[in-house]
Amino acid sequence: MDLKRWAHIVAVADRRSFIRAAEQVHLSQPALTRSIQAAEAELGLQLFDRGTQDVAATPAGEFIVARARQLLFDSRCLQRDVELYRSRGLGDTAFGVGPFPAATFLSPLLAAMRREFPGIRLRVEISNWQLLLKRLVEEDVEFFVADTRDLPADPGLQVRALRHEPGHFYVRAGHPLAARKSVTLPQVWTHGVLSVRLPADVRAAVSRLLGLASPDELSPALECDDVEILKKVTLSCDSVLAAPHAAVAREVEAGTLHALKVTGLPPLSAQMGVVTLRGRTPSPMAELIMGRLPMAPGRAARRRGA
Amino acid sequence: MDLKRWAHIVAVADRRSFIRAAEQVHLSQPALTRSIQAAEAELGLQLFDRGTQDVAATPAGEFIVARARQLLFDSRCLQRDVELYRSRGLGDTAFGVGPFPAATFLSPLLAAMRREFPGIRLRVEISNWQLLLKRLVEEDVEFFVADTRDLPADPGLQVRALRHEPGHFYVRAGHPLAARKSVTLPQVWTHGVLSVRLPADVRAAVSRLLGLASPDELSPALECDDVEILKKVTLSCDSVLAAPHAAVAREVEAGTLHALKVTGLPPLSAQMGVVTLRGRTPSPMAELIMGRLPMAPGRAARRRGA
DNA sequence: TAAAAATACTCCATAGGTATTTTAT
DNA sequence: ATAAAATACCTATGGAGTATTTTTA
Repeated sequence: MDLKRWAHIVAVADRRSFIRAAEQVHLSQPALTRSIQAAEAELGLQLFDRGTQDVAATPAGEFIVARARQLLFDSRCLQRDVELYRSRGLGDTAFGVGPFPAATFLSPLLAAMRREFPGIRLRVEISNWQLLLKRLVEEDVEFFVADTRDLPADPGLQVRALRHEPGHFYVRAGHPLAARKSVTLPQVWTHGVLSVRLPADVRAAVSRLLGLASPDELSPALECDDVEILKKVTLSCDSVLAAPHAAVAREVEAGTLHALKVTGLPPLSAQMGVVTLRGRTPSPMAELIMGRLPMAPGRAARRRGA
Repeated sequence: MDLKRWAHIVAVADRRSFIRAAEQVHLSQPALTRSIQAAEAELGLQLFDRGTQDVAATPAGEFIVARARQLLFDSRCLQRDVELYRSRGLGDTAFGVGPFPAATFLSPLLAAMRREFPGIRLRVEISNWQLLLKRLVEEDVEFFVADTRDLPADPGLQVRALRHEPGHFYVRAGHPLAARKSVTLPQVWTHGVLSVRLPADVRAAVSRLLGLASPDELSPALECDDVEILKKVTLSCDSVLAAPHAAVAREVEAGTLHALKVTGLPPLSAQMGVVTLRGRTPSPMAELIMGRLPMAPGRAARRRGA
């Protein structure tokens, strides 16, 4: 008994006529008659008593029609849910973001999602890339966005680079270094640097410039995965904040934070990327979110080919 | 999307392999592959990511599999309910009985039903045939059992006669008439007769024997549709109970009621019958119950022919 | 006699099988 | 190189149509 059969039975019960039921289910009367006969044979029960002027369900028919109607309703709900899911009106999507993405594009992105797709449920995990990677391979998140420079080169991972986020050192307004045209890196470092966990190549470059024997000797004064906290600390003491510009754009605009011009330092930048498991098809919602991230120019997502 | 398709999807999700899923659903691997491809095309969603060593559901696949699994479960429940209904393990059945049937075979019948078919629900309406007939044509009961001699000859009704129940007049032990070898009908009548509503032909015969001008002059001292009540009244006063033997067999056996031998009275009997709407197929449970009623010899139910 | 359900027959779309190729590890 | 999924190709069953007959009110 497939769903079509059950629908035929319900139609006959509703219309109390094979001819009218047949047109309801877009069938000829003989085809419907045969379908009902087949159903009765398969179920081993007579479902309808046929009169010339009226077709009435037997008690067995009533019993079955009530339940079949529920099943058909559930089936329509499933079809509808699929349609909603496809058009991003329904479903759960989980992804991860590193501290910098969280501080920059996350809140406007989430606000837009809530506005456009109120039916979907989002779960966002904010953490460092090591933990996010673990969450990804456990398939607890569909993708994550983080600085990808330290990410191990795993063929099971697919990394799509996002736009570079230029970074600088920032101090509060009125800071001793704020008035200087330019400062040196050791000057910066003596005030104590605040940052999220730095990528290895940045640590190497900075430690070389500071004349240190090994990058391990380089320690920020405060490492914290929450950029908002780092900003607040920077605003209320003389520490120096290392951050991508996008994370502090508002404060710089408002004049509460000042970018330092550091002599002899190559341009710093955060290298964000979207990390997914290779070969895994994303949900429509994840696809949409990833498509709204600020992609690096010239890079496009590759899809599974035929 | 029919149920088979959904089952294919769930099988692939469960077995994580087209080959293993194919054998689970009794299909060749290519057939299953095509079925899944058709489903993906119809739904407009990729449901599985195929690797050589593993097949994994996409987020869309997970979303759909969870719901499809529920639908398939509901479908199996429906199939199982039908099977139970057919084997009388499930379902509601309503029927009516008149006062005499209620007083005779009803309680052992119901007890047997409760023992043998604990899953079914029964509704029994005890009333006079006029009300039961109304309930029947309104299809609130599937059939009823009552004295059918006064039933109008309606071609829409089908009446199957049950065994005749011989009737007598009964008095309590120690009643003035109890010791007599035989009594006359007027003697009986002067003590006052208790009965359920009498069939017209019985009323006519008795009134003729009493020498009355019309049957309308014949009034039992007490008409009541509950035989148990009539019995209790008979046991505690000098009234005479008119009843079929089966309704008072226990009291006669115990010696608390005595049958009167009335001279010049032809044998009285209750003519019970099963009444159904002609052409209506009974439920399996109703069929079983009707089959257990004490049928008149040589009478068998006719079924709808081809 | 008329209206509706059942039957007779014909057809074809699709689901399924076997053999083979492609793909990915 | 191997194991699994995809494709190609063929077959047959069952679902659906038209024309007709049977039934019953």
